[in-house]
Amino acid sequence: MPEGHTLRRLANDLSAAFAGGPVRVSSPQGRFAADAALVDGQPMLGVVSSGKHLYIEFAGDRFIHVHLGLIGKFDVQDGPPAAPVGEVRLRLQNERAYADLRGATACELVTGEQRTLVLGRLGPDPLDPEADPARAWERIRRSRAPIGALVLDQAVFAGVGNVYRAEVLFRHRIHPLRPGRTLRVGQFRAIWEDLVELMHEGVRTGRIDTVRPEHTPEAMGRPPREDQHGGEVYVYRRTGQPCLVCGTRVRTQVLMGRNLFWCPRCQPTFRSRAVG
DNA sequence: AGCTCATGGCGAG
DNA sequence: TCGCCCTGAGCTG
Repeated sequence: MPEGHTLRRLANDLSAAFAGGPVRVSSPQGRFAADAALVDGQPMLGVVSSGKHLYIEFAGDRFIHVHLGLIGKFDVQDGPPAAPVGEVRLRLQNERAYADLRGATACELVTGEQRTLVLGRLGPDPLDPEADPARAWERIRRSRAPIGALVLDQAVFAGVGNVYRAEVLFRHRIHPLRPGRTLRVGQFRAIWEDLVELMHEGVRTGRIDTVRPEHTPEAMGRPPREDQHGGEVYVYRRTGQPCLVCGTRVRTQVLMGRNLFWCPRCQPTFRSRAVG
């Protein structure tokens, strides 16, 4: 779940439910209890996401910094709170709604200065209208690292996760192991613009759909798929299954501890393209 | 009951 | 590059 679009939706939902009024802040599980007490009952000023980070602002230069990591969840629900289920590290509640945080990598009370420090390490976020993609290009054009590693690097693109990485490289027919410096600027621009569009759609729909209408199983005259993980995707977690475009088996490889997925035919290597 | 895996990131070596 | 942290779901026995 948690790539940049998820955090942006969360910021919107939390803001709609709680911002502008006093909020009860607690830690049923206990780990955040001491910090929760410091903002409990205070007015929430706003909620902002940047990349995969979420900041809930209270008066007095206090921010709750949340990072969901791989497995974190933050559920926002209407109505009176139910008894906490499982390890609820943070609960927000007012008279209309409540929100439970579980499994997050980070849940901490920080100052605006600490927040600025974290945000300063992030690359441009495709969901940020003010973002400057040239910063990402400067990194990519001079790097020998695989483009697959660069796209996932939060200092290059903030908010892109493993699903968007696999899918955007497929959509632009770029092999994930190609060195960043072998990309042309036109390819980079196309990737950036595509991420902007895909991630905004993710914010609207709450899922990651990347398959173009002409490539849906129906349009291609194939049987409907049953191997989905929430959204319609080309290669993410489709190892060994036929590519939606050419039918070649999707490949996978672990790179820096994360699974890469690509179609060897639609995404030829730089070398084979240069030779062939 | 115990294992494995997951859309992430950190620090040690 | 590895191991570890966070939690829960979906297996296997």
